[in-house]
Amino acid sequence: MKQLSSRSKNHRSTGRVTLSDVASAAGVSPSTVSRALRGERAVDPDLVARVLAVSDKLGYVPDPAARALASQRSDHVTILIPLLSNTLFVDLLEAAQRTFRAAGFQTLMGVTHYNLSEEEQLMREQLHHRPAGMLITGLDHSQATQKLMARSKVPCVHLMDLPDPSSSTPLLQRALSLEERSGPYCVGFRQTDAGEAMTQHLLAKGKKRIVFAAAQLDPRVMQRLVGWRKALKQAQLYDTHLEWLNPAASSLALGGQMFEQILKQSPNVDAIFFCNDDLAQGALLAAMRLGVAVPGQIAIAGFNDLTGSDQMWPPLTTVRTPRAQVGEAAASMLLQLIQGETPEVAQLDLGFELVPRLST
Amino acid sequence: MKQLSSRSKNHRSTGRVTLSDVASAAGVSPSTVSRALRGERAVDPDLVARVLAVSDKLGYVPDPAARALASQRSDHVTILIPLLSNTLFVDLLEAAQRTFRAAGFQTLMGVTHYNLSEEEQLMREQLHHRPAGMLITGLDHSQATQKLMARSKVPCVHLMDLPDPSSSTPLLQRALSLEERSGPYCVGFRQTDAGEAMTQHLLAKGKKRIVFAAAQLDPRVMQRLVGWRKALKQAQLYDTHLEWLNPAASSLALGGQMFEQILKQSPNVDAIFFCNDDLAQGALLAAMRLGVAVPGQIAIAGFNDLTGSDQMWPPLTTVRTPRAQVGEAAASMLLQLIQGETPEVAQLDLGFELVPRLST
DNA sequence: CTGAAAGCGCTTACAG
DNA sequence: CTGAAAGCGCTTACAG
Repeated sequence: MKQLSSRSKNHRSTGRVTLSDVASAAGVSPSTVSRALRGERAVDPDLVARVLAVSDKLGYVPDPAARALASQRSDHVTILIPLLSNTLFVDLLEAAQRTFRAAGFQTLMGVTHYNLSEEEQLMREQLHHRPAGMLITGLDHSQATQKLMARSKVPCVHLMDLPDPSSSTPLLQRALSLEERSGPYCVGFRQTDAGEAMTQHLLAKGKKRIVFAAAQLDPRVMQRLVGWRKALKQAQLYDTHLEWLNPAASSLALGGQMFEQILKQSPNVDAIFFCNDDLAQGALLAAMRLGVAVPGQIAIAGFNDLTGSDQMWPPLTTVRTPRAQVGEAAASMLLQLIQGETPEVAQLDLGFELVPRLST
Repeated sequence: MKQLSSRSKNHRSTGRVTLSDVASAAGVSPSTVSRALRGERAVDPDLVARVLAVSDKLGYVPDPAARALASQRSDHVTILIPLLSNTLFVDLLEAAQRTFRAAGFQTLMGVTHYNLSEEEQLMREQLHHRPAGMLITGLDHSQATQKLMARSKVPCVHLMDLPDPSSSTPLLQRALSLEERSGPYCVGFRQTDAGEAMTQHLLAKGKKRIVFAAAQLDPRVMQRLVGWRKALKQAQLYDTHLEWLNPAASSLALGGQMFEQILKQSPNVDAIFFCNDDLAQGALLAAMRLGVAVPGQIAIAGFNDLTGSDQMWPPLTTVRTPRAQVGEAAASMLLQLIQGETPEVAQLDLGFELVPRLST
């Protein structure tokens, strides 16, 4: 039995199997072990094999802290989401986390509560940890946050939103990175188009007084509002009083309340497009309680196709959004950026799907 | 202007403000800065003040990797949960994460999918990162996982379950830690009692044929089953055919299916106690679809008081479980253990609350 | 392709 | 109470 590296003189031995242990057991230098283990080329294949075998036998596990300190790059990645109480973001988190883990990265999560200064604070904290990369929800951030991101040089991909196509800078200077040429990296879909599509669906069903009922009012909700306005104006059916915007947090209970209020104040409304399924589900349950016929008296539509929407009675018409795919694709894109590769496109549009069910 | 530490000779300068920068600017040694910043006593208060001021002015931020490497203790903590698709665990995660962040710890999350070997693998991965502590769902783990935990000496608190009181070792040897004396640290409530309490409620409502309908069948679900059995046997109303155990994942849709099946096969059932609210909500929606009167023809009860249960029609009778409190209390207990303190009790019972609503 | 050496930015015995 | 020095376990120019 070969003795492990003699560290008897050290006054702070940790008992851990180290790189040097592997090196001496394999009869090569630590540098070579380091290179072999990380799959750096320019190492003799035979040596690589030997090192791998020895490392395996000794049960060597690299110390992430030491690696991070020496290389100035960590093996963790941060994801910033607004809330954990909206399953939308949990799905995003789940998919991203799975993708990162498969690539050997640890996921750190931050919850911003839709608060730009909380987001800024989280960004600051996270940056101190030198994440290898960053996923962040939306394109709306404080000046300071954006400055922090830019200065840190940490690659970043935005989730669930795409920049307005009209505002893209058309100048194609070379020597600019893809991001500089075509704007921030992001994976999402066109919220405005989705809002418009649902409204067109309701119009096609012959609805004339279509309310847009929203809560939370984050930038993506407001884009759906824009799509709804566009469709209604085009149909000459737009009316300010059809906008019900409530800044409170979105929930089933709030959906029920809004439904009752809308019915009371505007009895001639024949459809409500809720900006999120939880509101719409709450409305459906309230309709049941109140004995209001859906879609007979009033049609109800939602957004996101969350859990349970297909189980409601009547089943909820909604827009299915590709949350898991966004999480996975964004994580993959970030992984590319971390490895110094250039993604095919800076903005990835994953689309959406109108799901007509019985509630409209 | 005093020059920052002359690192011109270094061949790998990172531009970061380091401890030495603060030290030379404050005119003390790095050791002193280190001690002052960490609030170690045995540092002159005046010096502490000076160091703090200088550190602040230079915008010094300690490098977590360097700190972890030198001290062999990281500033992150791991939480292992079965799923992200059950809001129960999301609530747990949210509360724990918030508590840890307030104490300056980063939360790393692992999803086991109710799979003991996945859990083991995650445990292995996480331990390589030397977490300061660990939160883990339940008390059921593979032998290997338990061995890993024990050997690692990483403090650990279990969530949502408590050991069987009868099996506690009564021998009170001194020189044993609290954990050794009274079993693993955990924060939860008595699942068996909760199952029994709900069954008693249904019995009190005059129900005679009370089904226990469950999915997922994790250990905590099985404990609720035990409580249900106990109550029924005591009332001389127990019958094997009243047990509907489905190993599939819990969901609204499955609840609807189970409800239909139960009605078809056992039309004389007068109550169903579902092991989780998502199943019960699905059953309520199915009842509505099928025109079955609840609770007139059949009573329906759930468990956990998840989002939406109070919004259903009829509102769902359920057991409110203290998930957020469990997450927070467990995190606090773990924080104590990390600081080398001994918690008041090793097993913290946070109780539960029966919430009777109109569905029973 | 390989190795010796320096360095990453901290903490912590040890000595005073 | 304070400091000089060694060390944590890696990576990476640099030289060969």
